[in-house]
Amino acid sequence: MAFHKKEEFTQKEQDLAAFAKAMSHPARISILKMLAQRNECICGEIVDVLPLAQSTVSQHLKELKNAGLISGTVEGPRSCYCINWKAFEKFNSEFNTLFNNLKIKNEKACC
Amino acid sequence: MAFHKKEEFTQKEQDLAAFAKAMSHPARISILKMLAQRNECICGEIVDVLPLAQSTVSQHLKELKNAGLISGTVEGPRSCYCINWKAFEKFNSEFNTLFNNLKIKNEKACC
DNA sequence: ATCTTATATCGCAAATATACGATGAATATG
DNA sequence: CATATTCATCGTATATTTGCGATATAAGAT
Repeated sequence: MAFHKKEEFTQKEQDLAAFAKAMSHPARISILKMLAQRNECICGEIVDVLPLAQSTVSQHLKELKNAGLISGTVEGPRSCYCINWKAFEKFNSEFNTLFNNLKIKNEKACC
Repeated sequence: MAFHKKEEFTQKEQDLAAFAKAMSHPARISILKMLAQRNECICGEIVDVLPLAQSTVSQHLKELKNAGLISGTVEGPRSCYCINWKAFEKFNSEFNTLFNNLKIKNEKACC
């Protein structure tokens, strides 16, 4: 009974939360950073850089892919990933709508 | 052995991840939205709006406070919360540095 | 002083996340 | 064909998160 009440919130709230969740681990931030910098797709170089086992990195990549933040294709025996910029655009616009627009009006804090 | 390897990443990566984590639940997004819209501090109105028990809401508020996204003060028997805009500014600038600046250069996707 | 109201905290149960090693699948390379 | 390489997935252990009810706390009202 009564766990996982996420579906009781609006779709936008859930989407924003899902995006944030995908970024809620330093390893995944680090992966995104690498992909953003190199543009060209990368595979197991990520494993070499991160202080994590290969299987763990693979799991993080899967989560990012499921959340839609990256896309990946198989290239023979290796896998190639890159950032899905559209998802970042969407997040940015929703984030700004929610917070940054309001910020301008309500700069004065109360507590 | 070998859980919680978060401290092996850079401080910026950890900070960004911590901010994202604070926003990684629709209830907390919803709370932040309310606080952003009303500017003026709010207390247990949040409990009335959210589909969650009072103790659960209190816990979410505590997490947001610990992450530095909101600040709260006790006002007699009630508590008053509001958004910490500075934290959002910091997140926004780090997020943009990491992703949006690079986006302009590397619009062409590879996979 | 007692009662009410508003909120925080504690203790618990269930779900989810994090991490690893082992194994599997698929393609190269010898 | 046998073997190595690259990566995904499975199984498992532990940690963390989410949620609730019960209880504690603290100020205001009666």
